[in-house]
Amino acid sequence: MERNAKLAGETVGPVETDAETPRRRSAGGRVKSGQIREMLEQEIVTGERLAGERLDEQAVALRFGVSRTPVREAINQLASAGLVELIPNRGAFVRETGLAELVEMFEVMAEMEGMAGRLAARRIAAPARARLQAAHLACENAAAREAPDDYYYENERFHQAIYDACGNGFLAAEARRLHQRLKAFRRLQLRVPHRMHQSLVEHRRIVAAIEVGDGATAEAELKSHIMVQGERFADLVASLTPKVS
Amino acid sequence: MERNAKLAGETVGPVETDAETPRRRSAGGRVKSGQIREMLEQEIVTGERLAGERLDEQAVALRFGVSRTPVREAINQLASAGLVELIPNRGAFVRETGLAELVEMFEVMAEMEGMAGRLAARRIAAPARARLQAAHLACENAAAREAPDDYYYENERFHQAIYDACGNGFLAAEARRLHQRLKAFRRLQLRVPHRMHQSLVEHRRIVAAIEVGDGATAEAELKSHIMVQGERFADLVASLTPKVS
DNA sequence: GTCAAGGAAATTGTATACGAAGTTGTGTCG
DNA sequence: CGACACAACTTCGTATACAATTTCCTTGAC
Repeated sequence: MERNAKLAGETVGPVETDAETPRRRSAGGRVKSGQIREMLEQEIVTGERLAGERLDEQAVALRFGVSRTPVREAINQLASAGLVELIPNRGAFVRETGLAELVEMFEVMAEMEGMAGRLAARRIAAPARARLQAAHLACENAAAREAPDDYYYENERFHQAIYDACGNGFLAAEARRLHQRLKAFRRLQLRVPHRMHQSLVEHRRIVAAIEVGDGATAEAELKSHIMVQGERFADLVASLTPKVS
Repeated sequence: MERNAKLAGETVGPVETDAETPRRRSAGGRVKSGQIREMLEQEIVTGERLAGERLDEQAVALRFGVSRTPVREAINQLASAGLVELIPNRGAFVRETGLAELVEMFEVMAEMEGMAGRLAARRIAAPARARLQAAHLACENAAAREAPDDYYYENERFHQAIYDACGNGFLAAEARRLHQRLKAFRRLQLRVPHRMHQSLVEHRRIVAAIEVGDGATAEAELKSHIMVQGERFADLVASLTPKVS
């Protein structure tokens, strides 16, 4: 675990610890509220918790071996993230993130990524450009090694680099938020065949457009890049769950 | 709970929090956590709470006559809304929404509104079209009456109508979130002269573009409409606060 | 037999208490 | 005189207890 986050510097963005948590509940260390949130989030997005199900606070608290207080905090965070609906004096109910809403979220994500790319093409500075090139090179290497897991990780860094390069800290933060929320769903997408190489081709076009300062092309390429992901994911979900509400 | 319309009459300044009589549990209504969040939010955006100031939980709890628990919930919500920064085992510090960040937020807002307009021009259905026309007519009437307060309120409804018409519920929710966050700042803008009539002219162009299904024009007009607001606001703030951090 | 009213059970929301982690001040040693 | 260490205070994070509100079941009346 991270010893401390010394918050060096004035970067205002929340430091998201997106560690792939090995789920160790009641194994020595005490679970923290963040871990509870993450586990509940996983259970919801994987469909382990059915839509409309009520999240009983003390039941969850009992399961994790903690009191109701951290469970409440975790549920509140899930509510503000939009994964559960909070009805006063009634309880927390898991919201079904149906296929339609997922497509909507990808549509918005595409717009924001496109905006970030457009701005980055105009505003990118030398350090950010170096980071973007480095991240892209890492993607190339991962693809050459036929390592989808590595590519997944480096792809994250690639998009983060674009967010950083756009020169709009608020946009970068919002894009990270949405990215984080879609991440759980996108994880299912790893198994789509040939997606990695196709993604890499799109990355090359994006980098090229940013390099020459062509904002319009960067925007269009990034929009398409994200929307394709959304469509692929929609196909995957539709094939997995034949019954759709 | 959104019933109370506190947006109409008041100017920005007076938020009677320090003069708040400590109405303890015997007198009238108990303050709820949502109210605490709202009051703290007001204090922060009005600048009553200086940037970097620490929000002491038990001090706030004492002021509102409640315990630390609802205060914690309120602060957590503010943190997820981005108004305060939460440092583990250190406390909650109010984040300064400096002029630069406000411009960034308006830039994102413009993009989202433009997207909503573009989608609305293609997807708008009859009921939403009727609501949009009604909201626009109300704006026209308010402007004809030279009633800026009424125009402010009807303008809210106008933009809400566009969000509703875009056919993307997630985008509508996100746009509302941003709109809500910028609302407090936008209120300062009422006193800018001639802004109301200029805004109305832009509204007419937006409605016309949506009516004929011209998504590109609707997007461009809405982007410009919001960015102008952001620039006007930046001018206003810059003129009010000559010293910039 | 059905509907309504009232009470009991359950659950959320809030209050208070306690442990943990951090910061600061002071004392001592180099 | 300066630096390091220890202790005490402060404050967050969590646990437990209580109050308020809702829901469901039972009972009584029509």
